Amino acid sequence: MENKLSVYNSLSRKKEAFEPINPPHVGLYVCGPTVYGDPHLGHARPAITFDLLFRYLKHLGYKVRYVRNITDVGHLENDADQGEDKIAKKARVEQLEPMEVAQYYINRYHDAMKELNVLPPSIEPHASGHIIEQIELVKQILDNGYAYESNGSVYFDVEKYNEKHRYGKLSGRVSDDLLQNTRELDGQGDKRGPRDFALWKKASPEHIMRWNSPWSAGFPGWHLECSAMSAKYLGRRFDIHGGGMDLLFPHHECEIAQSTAAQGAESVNYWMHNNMITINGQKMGKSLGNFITLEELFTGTHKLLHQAYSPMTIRFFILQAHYRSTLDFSNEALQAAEKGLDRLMKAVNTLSKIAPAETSTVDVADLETRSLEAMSDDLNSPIAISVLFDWVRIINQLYEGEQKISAADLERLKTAVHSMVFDILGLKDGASSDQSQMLGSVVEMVLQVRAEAKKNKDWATSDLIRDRLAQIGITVKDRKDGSDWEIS
RNA sequence: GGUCUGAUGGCCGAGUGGCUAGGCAGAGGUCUGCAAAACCUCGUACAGCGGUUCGAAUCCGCUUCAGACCUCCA
Repeated sequence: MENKLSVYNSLSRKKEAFEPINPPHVGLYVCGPTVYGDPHLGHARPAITFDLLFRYLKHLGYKVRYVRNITDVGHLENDADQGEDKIAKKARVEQLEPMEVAQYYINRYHDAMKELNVLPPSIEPHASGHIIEQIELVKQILDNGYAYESNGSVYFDVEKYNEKHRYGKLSGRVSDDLLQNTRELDGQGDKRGPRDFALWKKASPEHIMRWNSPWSAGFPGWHLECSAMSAKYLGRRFDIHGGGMDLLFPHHECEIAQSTAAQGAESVNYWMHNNMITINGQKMGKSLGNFITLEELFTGTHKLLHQAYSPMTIRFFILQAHYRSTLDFSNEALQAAEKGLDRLMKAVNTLSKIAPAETSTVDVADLETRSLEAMSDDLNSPIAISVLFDWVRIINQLYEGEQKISAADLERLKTAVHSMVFDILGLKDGASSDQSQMLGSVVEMVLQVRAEAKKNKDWATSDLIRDRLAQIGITVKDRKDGSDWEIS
């Protein structure tokens, strides 16, 4: 079965058939977090989106090298010369070593990603560990005449670049417009053109994160790290570059310019961008102060939250919307996601209780075909999930005996469901430990006693057992023969 | 101001020239000692106004509204 993946390429603004440069290998680079604050709901979106892509590419049989960087240096507060590195600023405020701050938030980020069942990337390079590569890249750009040194800093020469190339091709911006609309910022005196951006910045005396370079003791510009590290680990040309839509301009635009200036050709075949999560219709972001950290979501400790939401609820909530649409946060929407996920997971568990029949009245191929087609259509996880819900109904019908399935088809169904739910969508079930298995045995035993009572029409005992189990959080559901139970 | 998106039933959210998206909530029913769950049935939505078309929520134009980017942001 040929199931060709197509992806929306931000560069061409349309869906394109995905053709890797060197199959079966795929190089994937995604802009990771700047580690100066707790990870919030906004960070979850690209992490989960590109985790989905990573998982699906692997499902299709590709060997993926997934590189997601950590920005622990070089990210300026603003583009003016006075800009102070975000990590350094936080470090001064908290009286810590910059690397101590970075490490703390890296750990926090990793913890949250693990909760969300986001697979670790193949390589997670730190900007601070690739200063040499970044200096080399600046040298190349200088050698090629697309940058100039000015008072210890090095700037990219956009005007020069535009003679042969087009700065703005990704974001669709016309250079003249940019020029007219660039605000007059203080301290731009070192730059020749207002659109020029920093490749290397000379450190001011109080700037504590600094490295020696041919030009000054300083630090690399923000856009440089991704160009340098993607080239190092994925080569001069690679398949997919991802990130949030807000990075499209200027960050990714500058990346294209840098790579093109350094090597004569751009480096990325497919640019993919996830949309934003909004809150009351507005982007959730650090600068707006309306963000909710992942820890607050998991624990319910934020004034906007009516309750705690599990990491899997968050993941499912995000997967229920297409990655290129904005997704609006609300308690109602998250509660709906929580209940929907619960229903899906119950059906997955029900799968193991279905007794096979001689023949099938259901067609498992429908699930396989439709869900995979949806995923191949630019990662349409909402459609894939809607197909799963069609099958939730069928699974329940099978369990109720209203439909029949052969042993072979049942195995195939289990494989298909597990593959989609666990491997591709990356959802996971809460309980599978030894302890929970032991609990299961105990509950089964108690329910046997209750079954005896029911047989004797001893409703008092029967209901007592059910009520007491309910008190400790176990719901009993009677069936024609026997009972089911679940932890509520 | 420039560039670009979007406006879908009570809520979230897919789709896209003619064929049920799905989830949550709601109503009725089946099953059951009762309950819960499950299953079945039900709402006939696509901002407004024009146009193209045999036919438009889907294409085109205009209007209104919202959002993103243009400054750090996922």
